[in-house]
Amino acid sequence: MSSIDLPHHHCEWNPELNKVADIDSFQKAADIFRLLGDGSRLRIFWLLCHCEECVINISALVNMSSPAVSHHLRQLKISGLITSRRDGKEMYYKAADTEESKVLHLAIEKILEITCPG
Amino acid sequence: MSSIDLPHHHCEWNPELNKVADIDSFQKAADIFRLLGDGSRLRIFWLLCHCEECVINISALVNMSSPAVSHHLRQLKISGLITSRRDGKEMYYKAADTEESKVLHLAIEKILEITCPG
DNA sequence: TTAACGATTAAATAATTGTTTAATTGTTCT
DNA sequence: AGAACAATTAAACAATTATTTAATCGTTAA
Repeated sequence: MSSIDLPHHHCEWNPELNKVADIDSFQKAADIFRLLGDGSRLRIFWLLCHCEECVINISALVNMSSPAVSHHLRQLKISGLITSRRDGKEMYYKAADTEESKVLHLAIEKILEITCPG
Repeated sequence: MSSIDLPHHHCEWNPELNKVADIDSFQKAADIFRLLGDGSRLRIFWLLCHCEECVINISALVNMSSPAVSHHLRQLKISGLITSRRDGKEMYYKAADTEESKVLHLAIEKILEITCPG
């Protein structure tokens, strides 16, 4: 990785920071955070970090239509943040048991505490 | 906070989860995560977690126009994630020294490691 | 094999958002 | 004061995205 040439020079440049040029890596990370950037989807994911629920119940809990919820679940599923299983007529969703999912859950809890104390 | 009535009953309901109905709290948190949901803005914030830089340098580093960078900086500033100071003609930006900012920085580093190992 | 229920898909709409271009503001130096 | 540089703002455009409505698919039970 070659060093970046800057118009101005205020301080010594840390070569570690050259990875800011690695657009793809940051885009992948941004795609994950984008999922949490919608209030409805954040509530759904947070909920599924705490329990396994079927679509109808999720819809009732977040007060949204089934198609809307399904749409959000699809995105969370594709990204690997949640998993699903069928039991009879119902599809049950829950947070995936992955590092990624845990990191985000922790971050959500902390941000909720900071921005909405009490 | 009253309990939520669910269409289906698969398991005992944890009353802690009733706060999923608190739309405002989650919206505030989502507004924070939304800022990290754009690749350009994520790179800018990550950069400012590691160093203090002026707009021209930030523009050069993320390979974007000054107005575009300024636009992103504004959003990050309004949300309290970054701070700025003027020194002569230049405006210097860096990550704010807050819990919120640190939590997000940590989450970013972890997600980057998980999604882009090596 | 229907009828009923749960879930998903598709098309359409509405709203949000990122980027560009051009103009403007603020600061420094001659 | 004027010129040069840094940064922001405004308007316009392009692109993405969330939600709704209606239709479809899958499963279960009568």
